[in-house]
Amino acid sequence: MSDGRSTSAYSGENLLFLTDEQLRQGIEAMFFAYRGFTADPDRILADMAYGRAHHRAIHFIHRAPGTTVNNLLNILGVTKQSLNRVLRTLIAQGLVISKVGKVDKRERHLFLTDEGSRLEQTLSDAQRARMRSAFRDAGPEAVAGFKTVLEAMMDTEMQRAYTRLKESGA
Amino acid sequence: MSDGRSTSAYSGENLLFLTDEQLRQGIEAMFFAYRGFTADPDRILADMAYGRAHHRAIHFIHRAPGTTVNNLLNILGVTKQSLNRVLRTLIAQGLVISKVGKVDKRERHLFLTDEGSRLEQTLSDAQRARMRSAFRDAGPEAVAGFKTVLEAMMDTEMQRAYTRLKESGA
DNA sequence: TTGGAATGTCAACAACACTGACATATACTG
DNA sequence: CAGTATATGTCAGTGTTGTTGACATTCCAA
Repeated sequence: MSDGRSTSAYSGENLLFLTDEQLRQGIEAMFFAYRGFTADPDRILADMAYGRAHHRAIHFIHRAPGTTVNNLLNILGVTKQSLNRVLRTLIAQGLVISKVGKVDKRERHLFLTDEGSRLEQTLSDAQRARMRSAFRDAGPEAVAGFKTVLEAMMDTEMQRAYTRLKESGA
Repeated sequence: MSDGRSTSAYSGENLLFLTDEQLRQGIEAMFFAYRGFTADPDRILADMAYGRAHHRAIHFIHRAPGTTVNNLLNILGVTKQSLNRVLRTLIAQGLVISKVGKVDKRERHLFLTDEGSRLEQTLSDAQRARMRSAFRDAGPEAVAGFKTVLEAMMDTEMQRAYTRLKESGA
């Protein structure tokens, strides 16, 4: 399982990219890169009364306007209590509005207000700028590989959520 | 900056991989993948009195035995108070030992005990298993691209830290 | 009408980060 | 040697984000 050449039993092709050392590099790359990934929006949010959890909620409401609380819950993978605390402040501050469902009145459909959209733009722009710079430096083939590996790293349910979002996009 | 085809001004080559939609996919892929990335060790740690912060400290002490507190501080990017809280419990529980520096007696050099190494193994095995599976599914070219993009996404200081660790490895 | 699903709320708590202030030991520098 | 800087540790307070558990409300469906 962790003998430095754990997969050399697989014969034939060159599997040196699966050595424990290579995997460890991947692990550390994820750690350091995720820090960079969140750094810019975090800096912006630090001055406000919001945090990363607010950013995530805003992002996915922007991505799927009219989404229900339950749907958002599944995507974000937190408890309803945790999400509710975030939504409550966003609604109170006028960044998000919650509309009672027409078909099913138990459901609440979430939308960004104009102000909410503005904040979403600001945060997304910062995050996209870094992503764009990284993508451009790395090139299209690297980007394709990047997405392939990330997708394979997700839990199956999250893979489905990701694919659904991807296909709903442009 | 966010007009859906923000980079189409770059002439010549095909830059469709830099559209806002592609960047958004990258952002969401990072979000979902990072959840998967931490899920397995988190599950193991949940039963113990430790959390993700302990995992990170243990990982980097294992990776660079004898590292100083200050060095670890820079790698982890947290305050000394935050790290100290973690180290205190790890030392108290006998997973980590702290040795006064021989050259500079102000410094403390950190090492894993046998028990600390065992926990590190358990956590690493879980995380590596997922990474290995993702790498294998994606293939060597995708893995190379994955690392290239992640490296480009890091802050410059973290890039240096990452490279230093990478080169100190096998 | 009863059961269950979706939602919201309250309370308590834990992990993990932060700031600010201060203490101690050691090392360097003029 | 005196003064300053560095490395580490600690205490106290605070904020964000997550958790469980309990309970109420609303509404759909059998």
